Amino acid sequence: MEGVSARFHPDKDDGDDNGVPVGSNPLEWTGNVTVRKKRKPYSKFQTLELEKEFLFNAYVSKQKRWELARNLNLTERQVKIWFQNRRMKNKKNSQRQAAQQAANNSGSHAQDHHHGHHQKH
Amino acid sequence: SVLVGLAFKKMSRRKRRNFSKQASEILNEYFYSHLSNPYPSEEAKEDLARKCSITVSQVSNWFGNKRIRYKKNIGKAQEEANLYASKKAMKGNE
DNA sequence: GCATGATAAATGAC
DNA sequence: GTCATTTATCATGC
Repeated sequence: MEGVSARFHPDKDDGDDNGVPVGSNPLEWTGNVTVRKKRKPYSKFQTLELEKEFLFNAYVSKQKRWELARNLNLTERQVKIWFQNRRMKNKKNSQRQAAQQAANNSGSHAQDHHHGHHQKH
Repeated sequence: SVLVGLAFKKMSRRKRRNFSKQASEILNEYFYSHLSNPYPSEEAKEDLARKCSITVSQVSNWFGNKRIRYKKNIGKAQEEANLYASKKAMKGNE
């Protein structure tokens, strides 16, 4: 049941203005609680299977989505959203790497860092 | 056409370092001086990030955490923080 | 022991 | 579809 309708738009009033003229609302943004499902972390198995599929292709077909949802006891909506969030995560990581490399090239360089983090599965 | 970010995945170590005292000061000042609409624009985020010596993502994280944690406290020591920054927020007036 | 920053599910705007 | 966000959870600092 996610048919609960609610809306909020933080008002893109940017810049530095904020006077909020006339009898404006004090803390309007605080009162806007959309009824949403409680965030429930996925199991290791669920995450691993999703990641495995993500390696093949970042975009999952309807058919695949249905299969994954069934095998992992998730809704198709959850699978869809998982891939969306995963693409965003991937993009963010890519940008972070690029930023760090750029910092190494035009920055004050020198010294390479050793992370030396070993990982065991 | 070109893909890059797809060969690594072992970086997830969630390390965390507290922001500098002055960085938190800057962020809090902005937050409480825009309490009616604590949603900085992308431009404002970049500006804050520059002043605080952090990334825009970190600024977004900070405001996200600040908003939700402020809501959960309305009617507490938050009021006191409100007063504190409200005064400082006053641009060169009087 | 909580405060705090970052990340993982989930929603909504566009 | 992307993407800013809300919310809970996680990991760490002190």
